[in-house]
Amino acid sequence: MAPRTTPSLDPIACCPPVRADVFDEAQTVLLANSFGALADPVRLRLLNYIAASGADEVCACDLVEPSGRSQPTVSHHMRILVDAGLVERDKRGLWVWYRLVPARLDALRSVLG
Amino acid sequence: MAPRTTPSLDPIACCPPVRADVFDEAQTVLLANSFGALADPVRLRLLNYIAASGADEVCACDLVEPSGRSQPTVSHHMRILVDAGLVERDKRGLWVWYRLVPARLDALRSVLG
DNA sequence: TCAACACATTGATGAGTATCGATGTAATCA
DNA sequence: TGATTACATCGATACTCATCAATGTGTTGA
Repeated sequence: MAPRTTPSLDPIACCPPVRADVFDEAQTVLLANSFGALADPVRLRLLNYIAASGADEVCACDLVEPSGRSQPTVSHHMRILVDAGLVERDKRGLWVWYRLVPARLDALRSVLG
Repeated sequence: MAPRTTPSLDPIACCPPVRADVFDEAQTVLLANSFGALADPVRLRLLNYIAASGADEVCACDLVEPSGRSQPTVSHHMRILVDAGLVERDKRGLWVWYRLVPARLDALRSVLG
């Protein structure tokens, strides 16, 4: 199985704006993957829920009910967000805590600029 | 078949930043669809190619070869970009011309802010 | 009216993905 | 050690999607 790491290319430094520069192939695939992580309503809701919580971190146990999906499905989606580098995962004791990676969101933002 | 129109919700006015406000269901689905249009390397390349061309418009006939895909596949991807509101389509004579919709890119950008 | 052209649509196929029940794993506590 | 808890993984299913050859559509020009 694929290791649960962020992509080997630096997702923050990799990509110039789509409207200005010419992408190389690696940049394009990496970016498509990143936007793919945002291309699901459940994942957008999860991101939005963490961001709007006001807290720096949100427990995984608090994501299942508002998402309206099963616990395995939420786990699946959070993994995709973590793999895309949009969210960080921190296990402490029995619980897993997630927090946004603002730099990654900023990087995607700048690609559209 | 679904009509080839932009979504009924105004994609520009619809969505507050993901990191600040709480999305409603319609916003979430619309945004996921928009990011989905960006979640393919071929479509990112097509967008990037139009933007980097320096011209305001690009002929569909000039998109097939650099994309490395067949003409029907390019037509398929351009349709997805048009449906997402990221690109406008203008048929003049035998040729079809595409141009970016900067306001739509800006809107998606602001969602990540 | 007809031939040629540019692009769209169809139809089929293979790959990817969202989903959940069942089960596995690891941490905590008694 | 054993029970409990929180989360991940597995396995299966249904669905979406990227792709292209073949064909359709509409426009131009002869």
